[in-house]
Formats: sequence, C-alpha cells, structure tokens
Amino acid sequence: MDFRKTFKALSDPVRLEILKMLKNGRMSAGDIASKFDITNATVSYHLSLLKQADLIYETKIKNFIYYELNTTVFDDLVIWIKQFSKEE
Amino acid sequence: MDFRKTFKALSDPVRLEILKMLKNGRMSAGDIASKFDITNATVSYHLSLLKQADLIYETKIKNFIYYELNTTVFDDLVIWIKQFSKEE
DNA sequence: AACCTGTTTAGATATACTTCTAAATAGATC
DNA sequence: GATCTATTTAGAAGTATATCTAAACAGGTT
Repeated sequence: MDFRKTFKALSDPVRLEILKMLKNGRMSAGDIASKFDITNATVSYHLSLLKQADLIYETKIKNFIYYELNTTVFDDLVIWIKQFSKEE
Repeated sequence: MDFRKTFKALSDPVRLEILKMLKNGRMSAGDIASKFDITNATVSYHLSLLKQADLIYETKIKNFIYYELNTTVFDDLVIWIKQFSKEE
C-alpha cells in the first residue's frame, strides 16, 4: 500500500486539527470551517485532500455535507508503520 | 507531541525509500545516494529532513557518516495514530 | 602542508502547496 | 421558478519544497 498521500494529508496543522475534531463525531463542512480563522473555500480544499487520502468520508444530507473519520485507514497505517519498529 | 514534521518527512517518496533501505541496517550517505538517480546534495537534503524529524540518527566514523533508523519514534507514532482507531 | 574522499551548505530555479476572492453548483424553501 | 443556504470550484498570488550546480568543509593519507 502506498501511504504517500496519507502522510501528506497528515502533514498540515489545519488538517490534523480537523481530524481531532472529527474524533467527537461527524460534522458538517460549515461547522468545521467555523472553528478556523480561514475561509470556507480553504477548509473545503483541506477536506478534499483528507478525502483523497481516505482519512475521512462524506455523507450528504439535505444540502449539508457531513464528514466523518474513516477509522479503518488509521488501522492500516499503524500496521504499515510497525514495519519500522524494533520487534519486527 | 507534535508530529507535523514527522508526517512531512514521511510524505516524500525518496525519503520513504531511504527509510525502507535502512530497515536492513545502517548505511553511509554515499551508499544511500548511489541507489538513487539524484545528486548526493539532494539526498543529503532529504537525510537532514529525516534527521530533523527524528526518524534517523547519524554516527560519524572516519570521514563517513552512517545513518540508522530511530525505531523508538515509530513506536511513538503508532501510539499517536491509534487515537483515531475505533476501539479508543 | 597539500591532496583526496565523503559529505554538506549556499544559491538558484522549477514545481507544488496554501490561501484568498469571486463565481458556480446543488438542494430546500417560499 | 426565484431565491436562499451550504458548499465547492476556478483562477490568482504568495510561500514552501525538491532539485541542481558549484563551492565549502572535515578527516585521512601522503
């Protein structure tokens, strides 16, 4: 598996903050954006990168788009990183 | 702990390749560079980023500099990522 | 001390990333 | 169907990153 995109997605402070927010449950794009001092357009850009990296997924309800953590990818990531740990 | 630098370091294909090489044991800067189609200067730049991210460390012997994986940081990384896994 | 070998540093350039503003889309409501 | 709301897309601008060439440095060797 190729985690380059995943690591790139994780290398930005805004995106890390978004992921931490989503630990408490899904949020709409607007709710996420309201927590930052940057425009909605920029937050949308960050969300698209997180989505491309499979770290989050979206659900459309009415004219809201809700974002949610994709926990399985984090599990895959842990397995990948462990190849560099001592015991292997 | 702040892993932004770590993730940035992990987001480049050359640097990921260097880390994979170092799984088989320490290598000198020159040996590492010889495996790539880029200049020694560029490889040196990548090594410095990996070093800044604490993913590798160096040992100087004669006029060689040997690089080695810092396995403990990968363990810390696994712990950090697990906060996003389901069971927590 | 002069020189060779392995490696890094400095400066320049091209590419990629982050951010903005303005415009576009998609769905809901009036 | 006109309009409002939530969000994304397009295009532009500034900043950061990856790479190169050329020069510098540091440790051995002669």
